[in-house]
Amino acid sequence: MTIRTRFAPSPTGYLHIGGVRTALFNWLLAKQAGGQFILRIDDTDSRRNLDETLQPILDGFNWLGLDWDEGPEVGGPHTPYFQSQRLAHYQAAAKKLLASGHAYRDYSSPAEMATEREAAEKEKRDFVYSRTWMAESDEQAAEFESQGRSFVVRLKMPRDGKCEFHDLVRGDVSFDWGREADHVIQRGDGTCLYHLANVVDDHDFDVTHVVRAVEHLSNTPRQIFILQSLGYEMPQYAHIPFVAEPGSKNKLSKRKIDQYLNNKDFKRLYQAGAEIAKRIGVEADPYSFNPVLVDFYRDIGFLPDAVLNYLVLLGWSLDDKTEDFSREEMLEHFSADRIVRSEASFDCQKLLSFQASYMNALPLKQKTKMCLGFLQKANLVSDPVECEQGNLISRIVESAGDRICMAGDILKFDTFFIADQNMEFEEKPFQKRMVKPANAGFLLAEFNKILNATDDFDAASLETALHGFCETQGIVVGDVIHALRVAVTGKAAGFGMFDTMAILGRERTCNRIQIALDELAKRVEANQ
RNA sequence: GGCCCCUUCGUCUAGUGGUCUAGGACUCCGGCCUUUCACGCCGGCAACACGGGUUCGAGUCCCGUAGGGGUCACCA
Repeated sequence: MTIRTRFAPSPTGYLHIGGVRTALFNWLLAKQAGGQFILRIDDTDSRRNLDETLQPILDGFNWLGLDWDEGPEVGGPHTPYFQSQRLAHYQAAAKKLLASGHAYRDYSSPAEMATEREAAEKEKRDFVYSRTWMAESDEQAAEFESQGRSFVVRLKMPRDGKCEFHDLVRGDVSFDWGREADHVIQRGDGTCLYHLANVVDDHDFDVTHVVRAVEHLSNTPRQIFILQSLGYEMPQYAHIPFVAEPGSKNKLSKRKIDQYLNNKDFKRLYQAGAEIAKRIGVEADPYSFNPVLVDFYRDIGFLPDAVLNYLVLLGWSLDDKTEDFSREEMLEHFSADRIVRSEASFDCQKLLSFQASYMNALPLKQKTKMCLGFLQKANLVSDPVECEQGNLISRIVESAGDRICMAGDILKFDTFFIADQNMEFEEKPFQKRMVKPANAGFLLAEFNKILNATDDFDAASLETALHGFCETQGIVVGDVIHALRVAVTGKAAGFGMFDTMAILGRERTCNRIQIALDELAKRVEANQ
């Protein structure tokens, strides 16, 4: 039997990181067995524009490389894969359930239901409908209708015995039938509800394994009742724990961003992302752009494999030490029986650390290509890029090394792409390294003369030159190199100073030092 | 509140009665390296929720308590 799994997102406009984890487990389970992973769109309740709300989700899956065998864009033998287009199937199922006596027309009014519900609550017992307005025959129905009532279709749930099933993650599970409410499966207007649609679709699509978050565990009995009443075969269930908030066990929710922003690590990641977003023209509103959403990672230059590697370990492990999983390794080793039962909180730091190590392992050429995209979006480099500038970027990326954790970090090295006269000096380092040391100006001016005259302008020659200079002046490298960095880059931190100067070239390096000296003179004058 | 679920370092986890003075990873804290920043290297802190059993022996089994969570729609 081939394994068929599905992920069924509602088109909400964004792809949630917890959802992706569920999708990943589904994908892994199907793909490792040579089965199919299906994307089904749960849009029965959707009133919004589908293009707008679905596309970001599809984009997210595409970016992550979680390909689906059947669903939107690719079609498949069970098309359509949109619930909004499958109403006829659900209605046929509801009709069948009605005919077999597993469902009934209910003529109660919302107010009457509410009264019963409140009574149950007061007596601290489960709410089970009295079935006072249940119509099982056309005569009864006519009678209720003559009273001006209208009906919905409800499930006629068993009132005794137990619903038992095996769950791949939770083991043997059992619920009392008697506690299950008679849920509505079809509205008065003929439209159908989620549980019915879900069961019918899973059956129609030949889904063999239903892998979903635990919050659906308590919905399972009613779905089993539907499927058994319809004569369907029961799928394998696997209810996986949800992804919890950073630092708590609450379910991760996109609505509580304000609260997460109080979390130190979450905030730091968000701010790093927002910094990049701002420069490439991406809206950084925390409600639509934050570490709970997959877009966030794509937009700031994460590697999909790093995200996936982090997510696969959120609630699953292979053994006591293996942490690095390529896609192939995940496919080889993943198994439902090693899924953890307790919820796992989302940890930005760990995700970041996977990103750092994946980025570090990325070949220079690919890393450069990723970075180039960000430089172009920030309008620092033309698109298409000129060949010479391409080489320059490659050198910068190489020298920056692991200082570029996400591709958007390249923007920290924007100094190379800014015209000398437009360069800005960070205030604090300028004070500390240029203004405060009495001899900084003198040393820089002297060293600038040497830079102007030196034969070669590669990193090694520059290093020799500086060491020679320090010896002549009777100082150590540390006495001048900080001022040099501030003068040449405007910043306190960066990669190797000799690489920096070599990449910039003689003309620009000397020019910048002169600009810094002029600036210094201005300040000194102003202070006197 | 009813029902269901969960509970090992701050976080993700290993652990299926003795090999657990509880292992790994991230974070954190020292130190080394160093022109800054980062990396890297070395070292360190840090956990079996609690109480009863069962057993020669319990993180591991049973019961209870506490805490946390999910769910109770004509949402999905």
